[in-house]
Amino acid sequence: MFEAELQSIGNKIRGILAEHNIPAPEKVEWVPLPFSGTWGVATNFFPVAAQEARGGLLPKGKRVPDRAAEIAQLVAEALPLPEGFQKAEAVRGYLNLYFDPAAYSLHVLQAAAQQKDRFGHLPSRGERVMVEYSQPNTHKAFHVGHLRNVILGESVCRILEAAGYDVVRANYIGDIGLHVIKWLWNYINYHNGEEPPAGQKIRWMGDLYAEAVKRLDENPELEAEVRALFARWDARDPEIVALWEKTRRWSLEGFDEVYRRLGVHFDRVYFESEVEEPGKKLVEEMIAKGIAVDERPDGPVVVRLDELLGLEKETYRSYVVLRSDGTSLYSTKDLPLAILKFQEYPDLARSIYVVDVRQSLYMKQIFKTLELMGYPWADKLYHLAYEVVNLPGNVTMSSREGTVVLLEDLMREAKERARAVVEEKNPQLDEATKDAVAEAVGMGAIKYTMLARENTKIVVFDWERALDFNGVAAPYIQYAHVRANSILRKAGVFNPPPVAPKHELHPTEVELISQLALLPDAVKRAAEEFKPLHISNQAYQIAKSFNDFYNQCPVLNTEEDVKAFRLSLVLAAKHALANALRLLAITAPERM
RNA sequence: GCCCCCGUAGCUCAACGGACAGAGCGUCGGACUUCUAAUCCGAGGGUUGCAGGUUCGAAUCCUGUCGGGGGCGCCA
Repeated sequence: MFEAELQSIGNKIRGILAEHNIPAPEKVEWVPLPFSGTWGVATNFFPVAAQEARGGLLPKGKRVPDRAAEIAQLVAEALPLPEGFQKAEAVRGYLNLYFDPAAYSLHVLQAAAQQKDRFGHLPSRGERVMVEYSQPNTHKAFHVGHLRNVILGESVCRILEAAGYDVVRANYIGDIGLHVIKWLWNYINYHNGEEPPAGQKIRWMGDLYAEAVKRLDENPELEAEVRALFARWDARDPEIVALWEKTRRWSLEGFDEVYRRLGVHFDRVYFESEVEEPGKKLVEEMIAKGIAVDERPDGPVVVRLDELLGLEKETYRSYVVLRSDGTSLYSTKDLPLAILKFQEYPDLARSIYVVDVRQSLYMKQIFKTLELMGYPWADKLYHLAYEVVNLPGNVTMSSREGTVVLLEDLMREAKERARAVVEEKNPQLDEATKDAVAEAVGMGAIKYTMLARENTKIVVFDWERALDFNGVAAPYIQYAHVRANSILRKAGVFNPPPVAPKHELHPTEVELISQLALLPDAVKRAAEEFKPLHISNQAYQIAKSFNDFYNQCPVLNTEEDVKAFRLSLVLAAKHALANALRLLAITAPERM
């Protein structure tokens, strides 16, 4: 808001400072006024005063804060009040500029009315980025730990789009590897011919995997059978390949259901199986180039990064790119995948990997290796790390151990609880609407708890907390949206035109408008830092302001002029709430 | 041994180096003949783990330290 005006005012301030032989800053920085119930922008003169002090320009005994207050006072008096502002005042070293309420509120309301479902968004940047996320393994469970990845990745994609990027959503599915071979071994020997029960695909696949691990743990001598099976896979034994294709499809169908329910889709789905052979070829090249060292048959193929870089201190260490028996590893496939991405999308400004923080070293190793191999885009790779989801008592969710909360169980429970609340709060809704509301509220609550938290903080999964619909949570924001919608519906106008207020604004109106105006900043920061947290915070602030406004300012039952203004304010709030929720991949219901 | 993350109210978490460190939950007390009370208002709650440093100014940056978690050659 008012970017150009603020820059012009900044220049005037620099002029005033120069006239008084006060060192002027390169650029005058503005922040929103921190006082609620009023609005405007502020800058301070502490750096200027400190600069004077360093230059020995301050009279002896004069302290920096006092001098800053003096300068602020001087500027406040000398500055001609620009168009669109109501007053300027100097307070303890700060210069506060208050927006003219009528002009400013009209400005915000017009922006919302014009931009609608793009309100809060930023102009196009003409840059393409890829975000790889989800990365589920077939033949394994899909649990709440994986949910954080999907939700975070999807939200980051939406935020980047809102910030003006062209986003390619990529998934990378682990459809081959030791875990798959173990599963197949268990299936062939103990479950041959069985099929997953309808609607239970993921659970059944996960159970069989946990069972396979248990069997092998109890009878380590059976590992030989698994290795033999891996060899048959490597030789592309048709029987094994056919079984792999069939069982893999069960998992993929299960994933599709999950993604549909989460509102997630992908533009490009990569499979580990499609980069396995290219990976093995690449390893041969790396050996030929001297990047990888072949210790076979007594050892694996390794990349000794610290050695290659001449680093004394342990930094990148070394990692294995191919097993001693020639079978592939995760790393065997990640290298060609990165290359393939840039072959398919040569114009990527960034290739982002949403991968949990425990793989930070591994990610650095992959990125560094690609740099050493001379790929010019290696510096565009970025690891977006997030912390894990644990169970109470610091228990890691593990498909191997079977210590997981399955996503389907969480979603079912969330919806059931939400459904019970709908029945209680709004029994007159029809069945279809109740169901839709339960879905939106239940899923929203789950997503919000995952997103309204620093990426670097561990989430401890707790049923009660994950499904708490009160306080700072998605339903609070959804409810504000519903209230806004309800007012517009009752008024019978869905696109009230923006108007300037003719009345003295109520403090809650002022606060709401201020919060609406902060949405673009939140989008900008969230995109720069890959942090949906900034959006969830702002969404909550807007909802809170709206609820305050709702409680204190009648809209329908008031004078015509006031009503016209408030209706357009309600519409702006509705757009802002819906847009913020959309960036979190949370549905904004029309009623609940 | 080397590296990364976390430490803020009883609990879960916010806070762009900037004005008085804020929310929710929980506790106690209030507000529905008025647009949906899944809401709102009030009270109470803090040596931002600790010690130094940088800065006009530090929860935020730096160093050290304590506590918790994680990673470090054939899992992904």
